[in-house]
Amino acid sequence: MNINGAAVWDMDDRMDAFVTACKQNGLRLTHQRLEIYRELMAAKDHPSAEMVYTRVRMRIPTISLDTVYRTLGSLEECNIIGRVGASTSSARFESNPLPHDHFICDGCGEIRDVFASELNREALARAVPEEYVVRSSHVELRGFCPACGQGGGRD
Amino acid sequence: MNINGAAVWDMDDRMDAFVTACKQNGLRLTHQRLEIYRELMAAKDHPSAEMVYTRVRMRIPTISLDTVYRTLGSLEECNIIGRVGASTSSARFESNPLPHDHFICDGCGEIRDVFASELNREALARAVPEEYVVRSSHVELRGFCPACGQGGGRD
DNA sequence: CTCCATGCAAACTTTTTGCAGCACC
DNA sequence: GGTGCTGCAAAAAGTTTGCATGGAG
Repeated sequence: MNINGAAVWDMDDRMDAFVTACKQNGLRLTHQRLEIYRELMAAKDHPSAEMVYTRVRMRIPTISLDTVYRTLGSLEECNIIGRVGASTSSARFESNPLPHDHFICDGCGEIRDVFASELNREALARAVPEEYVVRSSHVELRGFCPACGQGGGRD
Repeated sequence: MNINGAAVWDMDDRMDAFVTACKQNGLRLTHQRLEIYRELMAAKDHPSAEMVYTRVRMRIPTISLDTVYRTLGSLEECNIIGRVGASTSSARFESNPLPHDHFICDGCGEIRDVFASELNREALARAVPEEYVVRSSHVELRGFCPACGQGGGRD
């Protein structure tokens, strides 16, 4: 049982789970790492590395931005934290300006247009509280294309 | 009627529509702009600015990368072309590593966790051909949060 | 002819990396 | 005490911007 086990925890329990998860992944429990995670856990706004840096610096004034980047990277790699959206290095363009969705192959990186929006629109609207106005939706599917197959891509 | 009018066109028709769309948006029909669009239209791989640059340079060896960036930016702004995923300047992190979805407010930029995945999984799988293996899905909803309201954000 | 778009270069932002010293295990 | 982590600095990658020239309308 790891950190992915439950939906809502109190902070202390989640810190305990974090410690366990770090140990399981061979990550040392440094002061910086603990504070970075604590700050991310307390944040409700999906902060950027820079935002985490600014906040953690209030507790550890000597921390450096590259440590924040490195730590967030390690934790993401171990699936202890997540990242909003895909981690695309550069912007990708397409001539089709109509709203549609994408399938991205984890093997070869191929991006394929798909049209899932219509299928989901009703369900999607129900996913947020009524007070929210949903204007558009974009679905990003990930998996393997026929060429890469189930085990084709290394991962 | 603009470029958004039909689903499948042949290249010449789409170029015609592109010319019309440019005129409607007050964009001049420069050699570079035409070739950039032609290349993006011919591409099936959702290329990056750099990729477009490399390809267009085969026809226009003197074109510069910043022109490609500027052109793609203009065309996107006029909704003549699209961009894969959100145009996020920096990576955003979250302590929740479980698969879930996001609602992003176009007014204030707030990112809110939502859980639409379960609702859509079956429909999503049907959105791609059978030979494709879907391993994960991420839905990005956009609209307005209660604070920003329908007309709260400018857009 | 006027003004937008281009090309060049340089700046800027975000993220990554090399290296020496320090801290965790 | 060994190894990974940190901090510093510098570099890399992606993108944007100022300015003078050139081409579209």
